Amino acid sequence: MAWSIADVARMSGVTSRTLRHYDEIGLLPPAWIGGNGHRHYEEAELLRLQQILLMRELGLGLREIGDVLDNQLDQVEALRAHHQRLLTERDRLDTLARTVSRTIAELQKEQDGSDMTKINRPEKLFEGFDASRHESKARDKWPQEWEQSKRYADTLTAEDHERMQRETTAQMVRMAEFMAVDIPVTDPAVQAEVDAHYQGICRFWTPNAAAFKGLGQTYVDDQQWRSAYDRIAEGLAEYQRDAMAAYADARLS
Amino acid sequence: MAWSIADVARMSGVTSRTLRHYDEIGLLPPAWIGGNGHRHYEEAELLRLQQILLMRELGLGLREIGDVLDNQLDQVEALRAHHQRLLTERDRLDTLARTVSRTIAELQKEQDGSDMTKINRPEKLFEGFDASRHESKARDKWPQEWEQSKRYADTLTAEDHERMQRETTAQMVRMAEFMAVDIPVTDPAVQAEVDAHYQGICRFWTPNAAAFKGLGQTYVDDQQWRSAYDRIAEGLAEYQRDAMAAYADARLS
DNA sequence: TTTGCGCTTTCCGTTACGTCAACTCCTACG
DNA sequence: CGTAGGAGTTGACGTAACGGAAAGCGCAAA
Repeated sequence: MAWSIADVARMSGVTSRTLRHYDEIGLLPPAWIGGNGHRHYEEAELLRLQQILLMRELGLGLREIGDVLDNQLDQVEALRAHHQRLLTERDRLDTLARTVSRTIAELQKEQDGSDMTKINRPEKLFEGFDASRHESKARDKWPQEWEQSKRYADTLTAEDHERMQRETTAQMVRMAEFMAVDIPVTDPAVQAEVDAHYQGICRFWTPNAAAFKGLGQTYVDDQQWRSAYDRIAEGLAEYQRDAMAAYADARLS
Repeated sequence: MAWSIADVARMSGVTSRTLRHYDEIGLLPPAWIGGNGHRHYEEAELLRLQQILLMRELGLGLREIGDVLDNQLDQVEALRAHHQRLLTERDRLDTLARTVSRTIAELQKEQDGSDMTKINRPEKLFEGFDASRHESKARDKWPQEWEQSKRYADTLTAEDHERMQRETTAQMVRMAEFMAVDIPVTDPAVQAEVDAHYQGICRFWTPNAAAFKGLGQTYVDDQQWRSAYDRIAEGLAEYQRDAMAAYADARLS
């Protein structure tokens, strides 16, 4: 029982060109070649092709697949190494995406060349931003908590999500308005905003004074948060942090 | 003031070969070419090169960079589109890494061909696995909570992290031992294990009965958790879920 | 004069094939 | 028996962004 190259192509889903390529690089030579030069494959070749396609789908290079198949290298070892490469590359793209995101924000800041404190309206502010917020190293450390947030988030609709994002943005804009007219962070109106913020956080976590201050500092230190605040208005992250610290001192300790 | 190709290479950090390439594809022609064929660059070219390198670092293709620079296309628009591509590719790699991870687990299950319930010892069980636990879509939804876990995680050393992973694994192995000898999930010894698990979770979150059951179900439904449990012993995820449900009924409601 | 540096052009190699182009072989049809 | 068509073949070029090697030219010091 032998099959032609077109048969194999149909059965496996790859093109005949690909099979010829695999022959050319020595990855999958046909069982035998007819007098007219036609390639013929048998079951052994089909099995080998199956292995090849499996590893190919996992993203391994053809060279590496050949090594594993021919030199009897440990497949698990190869996959593990490959897995590591995938993670590295994923993290690289993750970082890159955040850098791009930040660059976009900076370009937009440049564009409107006013030197007074400027408050950006939230129309398109979070487009292409929401998915780039997190770092991959830390997100692997607390699966349980992450699971919980995932489970909670899964109960939300897209509209819910969008609405909450708008709420957050609106809160940031109100703070920016206070800051623009130099209202001190201890002003009751500002503290009322912080209180709303605190209540929002309490939906899934109740920080004490130190923790709440730490969270405020995060808004300044963390590139992603800072970028979000800076897009609303320059210096807003620090203003928010100071307001939160004042709140923590007055109401949480 | 003009500079030779080597001057520009030194100043910019790229190779002269690269500059020649950029000339060849029309991305950065030199200001003028001397009688001996030598390329000479002036300040305008340096500025253009600066732009090119900026966008190149962000991962844009040379073609696209040329389009932006020559046709005055909107840089922000180009970056936004690029950003989207980056996220898509990142997610693809993320998914791929998880698939590879699962495949490794399955290959290892195949390798030891015993048909009785087998408990895998945790020596190398989590190598190359810990960074592939999470899905990117959901992780973008709850920045605050994620921030908190990040802040907590950042206070941990690598040893802390490893120790906690070992603890988790040890807990899973103990559950597997109960399961292997068919101890019912309502057995006090099993429930004691679940209680330890519950206490661990309470370090950052206090689930009620329904939430705790839901978490148990997650261990079964979620590919990543399930894979981790299945690597210890087949069916362990379900056993754990049932034990948690029993615990929730008995102690949390 | 020779050596050597700096520069040039040209070409091959990298991945995993897609896409022609030109050619051969075999079968069916008129 | 000629020919159209289908299935197969090899060969070559293209992809992105250069790296590296080979071979040659102009100029200056030793």
